[in-house]
Amino acid sequence: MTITEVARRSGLPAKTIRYYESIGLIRPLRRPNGYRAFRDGDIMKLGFLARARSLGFSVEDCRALLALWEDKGRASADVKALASQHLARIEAKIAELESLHATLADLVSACSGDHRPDCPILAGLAAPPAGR
Amino acid sequence: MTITEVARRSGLPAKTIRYYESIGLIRPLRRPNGYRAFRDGDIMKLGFLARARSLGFSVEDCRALLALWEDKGRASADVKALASQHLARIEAKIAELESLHATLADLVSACSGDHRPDCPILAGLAAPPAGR
DNA sequence: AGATAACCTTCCAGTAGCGGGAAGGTCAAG
DNA sequence: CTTGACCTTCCCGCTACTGGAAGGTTATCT
Repeated sequence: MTITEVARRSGLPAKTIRYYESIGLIRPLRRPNGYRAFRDGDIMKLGFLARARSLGFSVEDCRALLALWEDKGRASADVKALASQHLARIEAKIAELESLHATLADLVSACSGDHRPDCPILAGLAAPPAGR
Repeated sequence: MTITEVARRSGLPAKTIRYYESIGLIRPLRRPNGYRAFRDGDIMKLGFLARARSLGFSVEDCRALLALWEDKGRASADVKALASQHLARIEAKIAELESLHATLADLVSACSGDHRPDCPILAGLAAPPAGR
């Protein structure tokens, strides 16, 4: 199985697959000519990585998740702990973005958006954040 | 005004202030000994930058906003356009994170999180995203 | 005068997670 | 035997800084 074929199947760019090998997430075999030879197990891992990454896990979290996946003696508590921490980070990020959104939406709605220079958005940025 | 003093007033680390100078956002004067000499205008700009960055604007957006702020002949429409685009990016990001959150929360709540190896989280990552 | 500490300077390297592109080897088809 | 489509490694670039090394300047203390 060549890298292009694996890229098509896993949905990951070939560049990303090479990168994952370079940081030790996968270890595909090599053909005599130096080309990578992927086995089914590699493809499963790459699919796992693609899905974990698409859920926003960091590459290091993915490494840990992959190790747990391979470890038949794992405790599901360890997986849940990783996922819960990530969930908490997502919640914090959403809260942060919603706060930005509220402030910015106020400023935008207050701006007439015409040819004149007066602008509440710039005024808001120019002034120290007043109590509200 | 030394950089440490400006850092204290603007809330930005000295490192960041040097970085902003290096990319041309500010141009503080220099004393004969080579030390930066900040004027009130520099401090205002840095405060502006700190607030714009804290609202999540990219540094390049900040450069454009700063230019508009300095341009007394600006059209507020230009400012509003920048801010609206940023608002849209924030909304898209929130939607993306909420989608991740929903999926991940489902998986986490389905996991018993004990000493046993069975884990719906890993199962969800191992399997292709089923239709739902 | 000398020492010490607290400033200041520049420059280099590293972070996350790749993407772009150069330079070069390999292989199947025509 | 050449073309073209693969494959390889390697290095730079991206964002927005942060840390740290190496070294100059200034004020204070003895």
